[in-house]
Amino acid sequence: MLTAPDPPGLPEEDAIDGLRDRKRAHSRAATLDAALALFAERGYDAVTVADICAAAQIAPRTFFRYFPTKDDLLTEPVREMNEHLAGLVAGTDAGADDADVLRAALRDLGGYVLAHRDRLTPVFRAIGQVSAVRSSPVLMLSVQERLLAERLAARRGGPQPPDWRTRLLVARAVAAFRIWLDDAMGADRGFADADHPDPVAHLDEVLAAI
Amino acid sequence: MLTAPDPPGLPEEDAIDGLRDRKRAHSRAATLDAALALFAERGYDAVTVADICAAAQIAPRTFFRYFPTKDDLLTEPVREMNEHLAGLVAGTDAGADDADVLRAALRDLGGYVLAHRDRLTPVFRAIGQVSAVRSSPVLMLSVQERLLAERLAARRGGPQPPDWRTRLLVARAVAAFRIWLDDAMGADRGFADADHPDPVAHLDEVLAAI
DNA sequence: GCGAAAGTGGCAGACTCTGCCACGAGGCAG
DNA sequence: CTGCCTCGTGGCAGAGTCTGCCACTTTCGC
Repeated sequence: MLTAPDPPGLPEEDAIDGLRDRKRAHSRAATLDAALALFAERGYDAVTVADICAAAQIAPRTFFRYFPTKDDLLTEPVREMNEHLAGLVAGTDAGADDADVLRAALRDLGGYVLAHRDRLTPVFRAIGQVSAVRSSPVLMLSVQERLLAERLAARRGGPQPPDWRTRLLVARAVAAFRIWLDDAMGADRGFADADHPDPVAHLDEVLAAI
Repeated sequence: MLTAPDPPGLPEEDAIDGLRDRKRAHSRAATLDAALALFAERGYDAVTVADICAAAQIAPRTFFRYFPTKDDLLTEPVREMNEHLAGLVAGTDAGADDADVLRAALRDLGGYVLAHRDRLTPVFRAIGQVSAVRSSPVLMLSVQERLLAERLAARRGGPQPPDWRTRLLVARAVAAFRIWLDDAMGADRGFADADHPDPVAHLDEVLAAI
């Protein structure tokens, strides 16, 4: 009600979008950050949407405009990761071998995960706490497989939808990446598994088996 | 309230378990069947727990004693399938090669799926309708991978938990099976894909690529 | 048969999610 | 600068899932 006492977070980042859009994006990001912080602190199920709204200073009704479901708070970072991967594959030339393209892309994705570990770790940890079956964004990688196969086939002018050999190759590559991800971020242990002190070397090792 | 007018479904199947257990099992199975029938008819989201309870003649409170969540109605048949698979692997001798064991087990599992298609088809169809991310029992195969790898390693006295090579082999095998499953039961098409008129031959083809 | 144990149903309540409407602030002519 | 006009927001009511609690009935072990 007062005439905007102190807006310290949004000075004039980029005047490209309107003020309204920037406010919205800022509020949305703040909500996600607040939620992830609460999840890391108390666990996914122990945090209600009302709690998140209180921390982010928005109304529950507004929350569900930003995120269709509470689960989307967890899937969002994973989805960002998937999009990063899809972008890596799409940018390659048509002549390259599928397996090589996948290997390189997944190796890069490993770097992405390590770079964003602060953001991803609480997510994967929360996923482990959730009742196991319902909403498994990690496995959502498998959903991503179809898109990945399509990009891969399109890249070299292959058939659409992709034949099963292409899809199988993608599934095998993603499976390898998932194996590494389990070792690196899975369950209770954070990074730096005892058997594999160097995550990057371990990723190379796993991907070489494709 | 009347003194049990007509119990046509439970004559005296096997006196091995108590009457109570049989009643319970019968009621539970009837609830699951009623639910799957309703899902096939109207779609997963359009059917409420109250609807299922009315069809199965139980109270909503009782429903949640049988099935912790509504989603479990879908995961149950998939879980049965997973257990069948685990049993197939556990029964092999220690000398056999891991890849051969997996190939044979998954080939057998394909027969299981085809034999139970009446039960599984509405399930997979319903899964496709559910909002894509939340609760994906098909992908639950991936959760099964860890158990499968443990059985496989235990079978030949390997390390526990299994090393990443064993887990990768399992993941690749399951991925191949999933590719076939998508072709066979995926999305809207039932069995008998246009490109692969014979499901069994297609399964052999995919599994040979392991 | 009889007490103990277990299954069942009803009730109230928490939580997620949605449709609806009113309010106010940013955007866009004129 | 002024007046709309769109759009984001919040409040409210309601459906649907899921849980804790208690009373009632049925079954089991002695």
